[in-house]
Amino acid sequence: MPAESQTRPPRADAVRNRESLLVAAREAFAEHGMDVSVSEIAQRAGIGKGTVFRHFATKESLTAAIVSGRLDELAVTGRTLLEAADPEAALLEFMTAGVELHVSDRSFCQAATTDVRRDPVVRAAADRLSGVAEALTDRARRKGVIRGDITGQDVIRMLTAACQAAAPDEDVTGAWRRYLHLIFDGLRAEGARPLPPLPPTA
Amino acid sequence: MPAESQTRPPRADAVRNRESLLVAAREAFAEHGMDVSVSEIAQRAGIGKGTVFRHFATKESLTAAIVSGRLDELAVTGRTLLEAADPEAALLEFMTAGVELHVSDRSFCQAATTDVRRDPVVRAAADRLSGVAEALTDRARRKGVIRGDITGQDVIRMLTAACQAAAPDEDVTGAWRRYLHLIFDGLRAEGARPLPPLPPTA
DNA sequence: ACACAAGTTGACCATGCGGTCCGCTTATGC
DNA sequence: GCATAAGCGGACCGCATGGTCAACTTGTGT
Repeated sequence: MPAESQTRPPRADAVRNRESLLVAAREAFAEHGMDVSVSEIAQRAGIGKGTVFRHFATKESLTAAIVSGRLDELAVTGRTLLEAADPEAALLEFMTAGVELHVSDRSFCQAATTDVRRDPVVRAAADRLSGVAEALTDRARRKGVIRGDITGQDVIRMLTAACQAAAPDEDVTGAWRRYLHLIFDGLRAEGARPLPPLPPTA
Repeated sequence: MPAESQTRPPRADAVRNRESLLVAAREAFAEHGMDVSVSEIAQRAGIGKGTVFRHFATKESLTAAIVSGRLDELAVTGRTLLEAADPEAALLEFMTAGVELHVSDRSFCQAATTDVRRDPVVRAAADRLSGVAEALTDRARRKGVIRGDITGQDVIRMLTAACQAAAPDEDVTGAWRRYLHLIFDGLRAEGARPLPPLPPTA
């Protein structure tokens, strides 16, 4: 059998542990931000600290895995939204989902300020997401409802902007909807004013 | 002399040291974010670590002092902008100054995500700033150039939003101007759509 | 049933942090 | 000048963290 896999498949309990670890990490990060200790995550997952480092050589790579996972989640919902009938509504819904993600996950807000984004894994996920955003924007733009000088990158940026405005503090009241709408209005074609062009390097 | 100050005035060198400390802290925070060590700041200021803690009992209070200082800077420029002829331009310029502040200071971006904002000193400065923003917004709104349902709080929020969008990474190219304009367009009266109301608690 | 490798674990280590303390220096008032 | 207390500094402490390791457990193929 020439096409045989060289390495044995991972043990069953290892797979289980990995899963609990990922779940625990996702929860812990969401609740307390990216600076929860590895020990705490391990405890939460019901496994030893050593096991964590067996699955992820470093804490950085763990966080990278979680963050990139979140990005991919959003990319997936974005991709399904590409099938939606109304491009404008779809774009708004996409952005809404993005902000919701940020609001429900403290670590995700911090991620924007941190070096995690340098990580190749995260970079890749971000690029995938960018592609989806670009497609969604394209559709809306083609329909003329969105100003012509807006890129997918812009949409992503404005999305993170909206959730920043959403007051990451005790405000669970959903004030972010207000700001998202405000920003979304700025994206609309009607009443648009010319935008300063992006500097050459970008 | 009944109105005499109870405590002796601080020593001259103490004043000097305090000043270097503040300058060093401001620079260090701006460059490396809020997690620079106290020792590093002390070294940078050319004083001992103990001296830092003499002036500020805790690191938290140091950061609070710096952050509130920055907020006050912005409040000052805002106040002078109140005298400007064109309310719209004034508002835009105010927001521009705010974003510029964020972009030039890594710690300031992080501050939005952290607990520093709970600190009473910071709270007070933020309130002062809020007042100025409210006044500036009022003027612009009264002239009808800004949509009617916008508050000063909104302006502040959108300001921090803009600088979040400004890609706090290596991007020194000033792409944030683009996003600020985009957001500012969303604040304009023309083409505005009704905003979802703020939840009751806010 | 067995042997063995894959996997687990928690004690352990090095490091870096915020914060303390006490002996020393120095500005200040007379 | 001198006495005095305000100010200074850096060795030091306790603590938490990311990461390692060697002894032990357990799933798996035969």
